[in-house]
Amino acid sequence: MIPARVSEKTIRRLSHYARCLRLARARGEKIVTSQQLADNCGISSAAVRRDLSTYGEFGKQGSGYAVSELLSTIQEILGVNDPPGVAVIGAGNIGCALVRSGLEGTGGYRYIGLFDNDPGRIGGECSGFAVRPVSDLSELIEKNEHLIAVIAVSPGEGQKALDQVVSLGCKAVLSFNLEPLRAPEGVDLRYVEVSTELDVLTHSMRRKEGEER
Amino acid sequence: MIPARVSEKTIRRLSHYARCLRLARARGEKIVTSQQLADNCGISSAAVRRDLSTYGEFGKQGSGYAVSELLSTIQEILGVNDPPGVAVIGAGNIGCALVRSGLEGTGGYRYIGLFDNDPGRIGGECSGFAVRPVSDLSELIEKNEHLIAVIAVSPGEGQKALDQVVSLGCKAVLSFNLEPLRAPEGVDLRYVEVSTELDVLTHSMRRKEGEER
DNA sequence: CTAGTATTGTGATAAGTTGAACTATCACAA
DNA sequence: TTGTGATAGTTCAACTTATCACAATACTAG
Repeated sequence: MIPARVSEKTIRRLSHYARCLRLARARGEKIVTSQQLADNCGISSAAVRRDLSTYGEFGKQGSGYAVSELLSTIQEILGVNDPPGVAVIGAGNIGCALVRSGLEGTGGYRYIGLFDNDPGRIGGECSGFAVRPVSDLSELIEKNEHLIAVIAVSPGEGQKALDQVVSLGCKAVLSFNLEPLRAPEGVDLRYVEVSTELDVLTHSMRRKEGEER
Repeated sequence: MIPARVSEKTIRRLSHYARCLRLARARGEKIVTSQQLADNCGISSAAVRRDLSTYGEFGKQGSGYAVSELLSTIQEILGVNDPPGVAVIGAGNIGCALVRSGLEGTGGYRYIGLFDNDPGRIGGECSGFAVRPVSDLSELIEKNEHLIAVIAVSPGEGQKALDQVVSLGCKAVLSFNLEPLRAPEGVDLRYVEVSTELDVLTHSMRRKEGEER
């Protein structure tokens, strides 16, 4: 039932479907079609069906997919029915804003702590989270073996923060820092790249300008 | 010299190369090889060479690429030598944090304003930017014909904000909001999806756990 | 019960991406 | 000047991903 390997793109789309399904459930909808999911995600209905049929046959021909059933199936596939905790490293602008914004609508993730190495920040507080030294993460990693570290530290400090959380046993990292980081084998590292998104948007705009002539 | 169409993946990689080149330049390096760029970006050196050779021949065989020359070429390709201004819609946690963090290291982007529709927030201030009503964007769009709107408004308000900036003439939008948005043809819409990144990381962790057995 | 309609799941196909190997060119030193 | 090592640029095949079209199936109305 679970195929050997699925591309990251497919996983991302499953995450999008899950998000749409949560919204549909909140609106009280019981059934959703591949076409509706496709419209919401900006892709074709065939792509949606292909993604879902990779894992089994969840739909009913003629009507569609049962919202809550499909949602829990997708969450099962993603492994997010019991989501890992999220620790924020860096109690600066972005780190605090993330903690304050919370993780509602993400499907169960929750912040489990806010950490920093700056003595001037440790002991502070943000949205109910005390700012603790990064070394305190070790306790949390012992308790919640699996957690995700979100790195949002000062420019240039990213590698140091990454090395530290890795040495404490963290295996999954999401970096908001701009600099390219190096993680050892076995550690999953992803980036939120505002800079690159801006570049892609700019490139697209410039191309359109050129075409107009 | 400029090929008809280049995939978004290639553009993203060019953006990464540009970032690495800025760092190399800051370190005083004059020459960089495809292998070095590849190591920094986590891809193969052949991929780097193919990406660059798509647009011309910039390297010197036997030595490598001239850092500053390659950087300005890539910036030219991306169209970011004179980058568009960036307007932030939503003076909440994320919006203010973005403005406070600034855009250093991104290669010249700059924030040109902070906007909100909540009367309780308008008139406030954040890191030197007055919080202005979103309708004020129209002046800025007249002056800077091209700008990028970053949407970071309250959950559920994303579509309204998008519709408004589009009606004011904005053609490029980066949304931090979770909900799927609809943009008319001709408007470029991208997302920063923390939720999806967390899902991808979680899925990857769960798969590794499974493999261990 | 039957005909018609809507929707899924999938085989076939097209398009795109990546990887590896090869060739051409350059720098440097003897 | 010439030989050697290093690195860019190119080509082709394998692999991956996306798209299309259609058969199979279920629902619905009369």
